[in-house]
Amino acid sequence: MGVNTDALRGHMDALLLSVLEHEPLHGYAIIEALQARSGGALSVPTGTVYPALRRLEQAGYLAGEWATVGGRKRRTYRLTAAGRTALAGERSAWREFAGVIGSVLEPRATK
Amino acid sequence: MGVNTDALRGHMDALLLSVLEHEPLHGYAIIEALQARSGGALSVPTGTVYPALRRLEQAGYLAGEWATVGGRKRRTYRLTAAGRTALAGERSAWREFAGVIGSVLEPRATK
DNA sequence: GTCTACCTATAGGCACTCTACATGTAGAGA
DNA sequence: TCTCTACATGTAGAGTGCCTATAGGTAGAC
Repeated sequence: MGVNTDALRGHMDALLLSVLEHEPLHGYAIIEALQARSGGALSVPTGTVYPALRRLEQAGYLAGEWATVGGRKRRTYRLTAAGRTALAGERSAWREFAGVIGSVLEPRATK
Repeated sequence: MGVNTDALRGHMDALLLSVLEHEPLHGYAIIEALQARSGGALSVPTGTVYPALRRLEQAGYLAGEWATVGGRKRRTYRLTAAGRTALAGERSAWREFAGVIGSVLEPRATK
């Protein structure tokens, strides 16, 4: 149980954008959301998430904003318009990717 | 059209083992087989395949043997018993991986 | 006063794929 | 004969991006 997160290389952006689709979240909450949505299989370390969020922000896909809640500082991210477009692209890229790998790994018996 | 092969990171072993499941092949033929099985979407460069084959051989999953066909030298690889076990593991790992990513990217509307 | 949960962040390492290059045979066609 | 394409293997060096480990800090419970 638990996905080898090294295999996530190249798909992390899709996951992060996806989890922010319907509501802005801060980094810590994003990690929890990923874990919840995956049924506990995804434990993405903070050292992966925080740099990735900054990268996506610099790319213009996310907008971050500092907030203080209960004395704790949070950086909350929301999807930009460009981020929504990117998410759509990531989704279709994932579908193609999964189809291709699947067709190689488990080819139809029709040979 | 055509998968970004950089996203293959971590899945290449599965692809190579899978394509060798039913018949031994040499490197060049493996590349062609991958392309054929994927409907042309996968163009894996030689600089990726040859080192990967050696890595898998060293890991004990493949056994390589030199042959000369029509004056050309080929190194033909076949799956070992350990390779078959590894392939089974790669397959189930892929299914879990695809399921997890899918569940995050396109969660059921039941919320 | 210590422990756990909450929260963000950087440094350095490392695995794996990429691009580009290097080398060579065989056969078709001009 | 020369050249081009397909066949065939391989290395060097770069780059990406995820990892582990470490760091720092607040709030609340016990």
